[in-house]
Amino acid sequence: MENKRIEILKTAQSMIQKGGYNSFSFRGIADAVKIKSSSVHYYYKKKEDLVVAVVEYYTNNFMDSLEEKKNNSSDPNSDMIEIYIKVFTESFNKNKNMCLCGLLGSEINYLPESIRDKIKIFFARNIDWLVNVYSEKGINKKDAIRKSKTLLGLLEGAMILNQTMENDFTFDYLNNIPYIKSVLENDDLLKN
Amino acid sequence: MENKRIEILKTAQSMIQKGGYNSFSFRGIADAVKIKSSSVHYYYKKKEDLVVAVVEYYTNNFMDSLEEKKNNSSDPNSDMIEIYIKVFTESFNKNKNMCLCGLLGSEINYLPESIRDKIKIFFARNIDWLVNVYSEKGINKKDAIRKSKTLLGLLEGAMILNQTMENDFTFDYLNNIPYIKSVLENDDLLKN
DNA sequence: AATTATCTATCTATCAATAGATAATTATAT
DNA sequence: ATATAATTATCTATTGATAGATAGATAATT
Repeated sequence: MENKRIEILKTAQSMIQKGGYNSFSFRGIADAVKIKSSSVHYYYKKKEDLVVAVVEYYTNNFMDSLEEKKNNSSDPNSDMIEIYIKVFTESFNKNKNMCLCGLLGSEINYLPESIRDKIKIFFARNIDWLVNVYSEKGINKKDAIRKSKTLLGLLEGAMILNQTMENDFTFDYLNNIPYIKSVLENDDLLKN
Repeated sequence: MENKRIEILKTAQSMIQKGGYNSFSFRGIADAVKIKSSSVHYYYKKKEDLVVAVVEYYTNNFMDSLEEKKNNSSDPNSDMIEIYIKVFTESFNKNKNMCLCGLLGSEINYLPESIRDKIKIFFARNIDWLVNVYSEKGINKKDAIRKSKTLLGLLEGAMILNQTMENDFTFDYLNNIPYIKSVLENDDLLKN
């Protein structure tokens, strides 16, 4: 018996992660959390408001689990990049759900501005977090930004490929963390 | 004055590329191509059938432009990987539309199986094309597959980031072809 | 203690708009 | 005349959204 508002957010998040903004309805959520659709409107007046709240909720949870995994790491020398990749992949492996903001980002041109803004914040906060890690490794700002966005893009794209080609094992590189790390460790060798 | 069937396909493709499967309607397409919605049903009985046709149409056009660019290349030594990246980025830059199958792939768990199958085919044909290129470069099969899927994933993810962060110039690495190439040229240095 | 007022969470009932889809009909063209 | 292309008209289901009512809890006032 959970807080209804949170139940709604969780249900909406999972539904959006399957099919995007238009793949869920107030009634669908109402049925899932066992209230009437008008009661969902009581918590979130418009659909846009609900999705804004979902993206915020998702972003905060995501950043929280980054910090949590960082602090709970038994190995003091554990690599933060590895931790970052793990947060993505473990979440993906758990429920086979695409990253919420990766999905919504792909349909960004269709979404209301208030939602677009929240998705931008998700990506900006991720890049910030990664740039910070790379900077602490002594990498200069420009390179850190490049590496960060490459890693994030690689992960988002990998999830799309992975869930699409689920039966084709040759596509399963999302869980090969040493490989992904090596890509980013050598991405500047040939830069010009 | 074009073939109506093709007009419908083009319109549907562009609408799907903005917001996915649920972001367009028969009436929306009908208005755009100036016929009635029932006439769209004449060409494509169900929405599912229409989207299947759109993905096929998109895939064939994409593979055709790969071959075309390959043959029309003035420089006989031009790198096929560079050509591949260019086909993606030039298409993206032209109309700022996300890759159709990248978008639909992100909502794959929501789509009917017939559509899922066509999206898989798009990715499979892309991987095949790339594996072939890498193989001709003397790279072994296993590494060629790894490089191919990494490149494809990187590009799909890059498009999401790029269209989401459109105003943030620091995210614009999609057009840095030498950089993207360097990532894939060095991805196996640290493999273990 | 009793009353009044307010707030929260929910409901019923309903709206107009839009959705996908179909049948029957008409127009056009080879 | 037959096949193709398009129409009108309509159906049912679903959508997001709103208005109004109700029950219960809490707080403030008498």
